[in-house]
Amino acid sequence: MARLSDNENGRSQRTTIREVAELAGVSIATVSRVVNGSGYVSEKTRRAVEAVIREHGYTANRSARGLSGGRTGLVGVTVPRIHPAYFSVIIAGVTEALYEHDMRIVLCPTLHEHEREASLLERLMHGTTDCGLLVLPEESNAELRTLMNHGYRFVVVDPRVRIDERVPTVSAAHSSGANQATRHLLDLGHRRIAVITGPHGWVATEERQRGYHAALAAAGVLPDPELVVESNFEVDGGREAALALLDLPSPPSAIFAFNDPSAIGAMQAVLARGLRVPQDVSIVGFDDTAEAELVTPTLTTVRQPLAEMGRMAVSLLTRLLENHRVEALHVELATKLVVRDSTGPPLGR
Amino acid sequence: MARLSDNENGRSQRTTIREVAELAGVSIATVSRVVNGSGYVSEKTRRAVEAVIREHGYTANRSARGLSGGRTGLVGVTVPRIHPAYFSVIIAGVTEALYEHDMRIVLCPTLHEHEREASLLERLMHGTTDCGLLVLPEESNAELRTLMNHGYRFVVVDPRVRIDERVPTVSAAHSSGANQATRHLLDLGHRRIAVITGPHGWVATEERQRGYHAALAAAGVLPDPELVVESNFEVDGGREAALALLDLPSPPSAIFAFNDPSAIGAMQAVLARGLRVPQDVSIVGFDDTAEAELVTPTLTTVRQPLAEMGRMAVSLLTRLLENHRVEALHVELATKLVVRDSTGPPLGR
DNA sequence: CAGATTTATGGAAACGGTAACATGCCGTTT
DNA sequence: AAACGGCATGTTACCGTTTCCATAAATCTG
Repeated sequence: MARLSDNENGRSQRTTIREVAELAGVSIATVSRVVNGSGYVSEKTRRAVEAVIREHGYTANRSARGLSGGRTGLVGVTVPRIHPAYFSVIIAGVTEALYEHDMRIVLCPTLHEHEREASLLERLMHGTTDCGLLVLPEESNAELRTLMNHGYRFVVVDPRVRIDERVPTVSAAHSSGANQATRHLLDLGHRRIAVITGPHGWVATEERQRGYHAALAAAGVLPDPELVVESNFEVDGGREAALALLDLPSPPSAIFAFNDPSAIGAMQAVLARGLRVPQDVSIVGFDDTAEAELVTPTLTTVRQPLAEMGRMAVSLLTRLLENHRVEALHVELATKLVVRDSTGPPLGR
Repeated sequence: MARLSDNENGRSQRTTIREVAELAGVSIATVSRVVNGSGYVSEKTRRAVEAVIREHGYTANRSARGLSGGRTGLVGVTVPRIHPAYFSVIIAGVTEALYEHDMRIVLCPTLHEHEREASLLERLMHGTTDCGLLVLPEESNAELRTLMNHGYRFVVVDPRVRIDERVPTVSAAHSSGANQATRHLLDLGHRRIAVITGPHGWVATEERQRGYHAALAAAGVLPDPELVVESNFEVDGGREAALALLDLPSPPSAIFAFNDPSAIGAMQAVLARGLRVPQDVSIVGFDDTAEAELVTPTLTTVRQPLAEMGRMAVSLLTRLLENHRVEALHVELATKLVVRDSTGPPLGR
C-alpha cells in the first residue's frame, strides 16, 4: 500500500544503460550492441563502452530485457518434489549448466498439483521464463502438445510415460541398466530373481522390466509373475513389497528394486526377517544416489548419470533456443551397474 | 541473431492487460486495480473484469510488472550447494512457502564462488528479484552491509558466522540441541564424550560447542581438549576425525558429531575398527536429515526443523517487503533430540 | 569520381504493466 | 445552493531494454 522511496525499495540506484551511454558519450543503442555483441560497433567505441561498464558495474535489467527483447534469461524448471536425492541431483546439474550460460533457474515444485483451471505450465511460464525443463512431468500428452503449439520451448527430463515424438527428451538407458543388473545376479548364480517395480505405466517401470525379462530369457530362466511386485519408488513401499516377496512359498534369493529407496526398503525388510544381505538375499537398486553408499551393506545399484542428465537437458535447451535444427531430439544416457556389497552368490537352497 | 517470429518465440499470443480491458469495457488501470486488489473498484466492475480474466486466462507479465512496479515476484535464493539433504530440505520449505505467496524462487548456487569482481549478490539480484534469501552465506559482513545499504531486502538462513545485528536471520537452537545431545550421553553413563565439530569460527560450531561444554559442566565432567576434533561437516571428514579419536590412548565411549554426515562417517570408522555401535561407541549426530534413518544402526541425532526454517524465512521476508516493522529480526527455532539406535550405555571399560 | 556498398551510430517506437494525476459523479455539509 | 469530500474510473508518463529505421561516414567498384 505505502509507496516506498527508491532507496527503501529494491530498485534503487542501479546503473542503467542510459547512464552508461552518457558516460561513454554514445547512444543507448550502441551500448546495447556492445553488451549483446550484436550489430556493428567500432573497436574504439566498444572499448570505451566496456571501460565504463567495467568501472561502474553495469548489468542489464532482466525485467526490461525480458519485456523488450523477450529473453529473460530465466528457465522454468518443474519437479514433482525437491528433496529426494534423485531430483536434487538433477537440479544441481541443471543449475550448474544454466549458470554457465548466464541463465537462472526458476523452481516450481508441482506438488500442489494441477490447481486452478490454467495449467501450471502456462501460468508459470508466461512472461517469466524463456523456456522450460520438465523433470518427470505429470502433465498429460495433450498438455505438452498445447504448450508446444504455443511455441514454448521445453525439454522433458525422464519422461514418466511415453510422450509425443516431437518433444525433446533426456533419459537414462533403463532397459540396459536393468539388463546389466539382472545379468549380474544371474552370473552370481541366482535363479529366483524378484523385481520391485515402480508404478504401472511409467516408462521407467516398463523399460526396466523389459531389460529384466531380456536378461532372464538370455539365461534361459522362465519369468515367474509371482516375483514381480509393483511399488511406489519409496522406502516404505519397497519394504512392504519385499515382505510380500519373502512370504512367498518359494521366496526369491535376490531382489532387484527399480530405484534406490525401494531397494533400501527391501534391505530393511530382509533384515527385519532376520535374514542377511547378501548371504540370504541379494539386493540391487537403481539410481546410485548418495544413499547407496550410506547403507550397510552398501548397495549394488545401477548408476544413472543424474547430474549429467540435467546438464544435457540444458544443452538441448540452449540449442533449441538458438533455433538450431536439433538433430537428436531424444537423448538417452548410458547407465552402468555399480557392484557393492549387497549382492553375492546365493547360499544353500 | 535471426529474429524469430512471434509464434516461434516464447512470447506469442498471451492475453495482455489491454485486451482484458477492452473485453471488459474498462480501462487498463481498472484491470490493474482488480488484479492487484488496490484502489477503488465497484463491485460490478470487479466482477466483470474477473469474468473476462477467468475466461481468457490472463496472468500479468512478470517482466512488465517488474519493470514498472518494481515487483517481479521472484526471490533470489543462494545456497552453497543444492544436493546435500540439509540444503534441499530448506529449499523445499522455502519454495513451498513462496508458492503460497505466488512468488517464485530463483536458485543460485554459489559454488562458483565470488567470481568476477562484482559480488554475486548484486549481480544476481539486480532487476530480477525483489528480495533474497541467503542460506549459509559465505559473504562477508561488509558485503551484507553493502547490500542492506542499497536497500535490498534479504533474510539469512543459518548464518555461517556472526553477522550484523540488523540483518534478519533464521537459525536453529544450536546450543540447546547440543546440550540435549550431550546430556543424553551423560545420562546413559558416558563420561568420555568426544565431539567432531564443524569448521572453526562458524556459529554452528561455536554454539554447539557451548552447549556441549555447558552439559559437561552441569554434570561435573571436566572437558578434555583431546576429545574435540575439528572437521568439515562431511562424511569423509567425520570418518577421519573419528579414526583419530579411536586411536587416542584413552578413546571416547561416545562421539557427538556436529552434523549427520560426519556422524555417519564416524559410524563407518567405528565399524571399520571392528567395534560396535552403540555397544562399544555411541554416536550422536545433528540435523536429522533422511540419512539418519537409513543407516544401521539408525542414528540418534538432534533434529533441526529445516523445512520450517525455510518457511519461516519466507514469512520474515514477506513481512519485510510489506514494510511492517518486523519486531523479531532474529528467529531461532527449537531443536530436539531424536533418540534412535546409535546410542546406548557404555559397556565395560 | 559518381554511385553503390559496407560500416557506425543515433533516434525513437515498442514491450506490458503500475501509479500519479485528472476527471466526473454523487451525497453531505454548511 | 454552493462547496466539498469520497468513490469510481480514465489518461498518461514512465520503467530499462531491444530493435527497426534513418543517417552519415568510410570504403569499394568500375
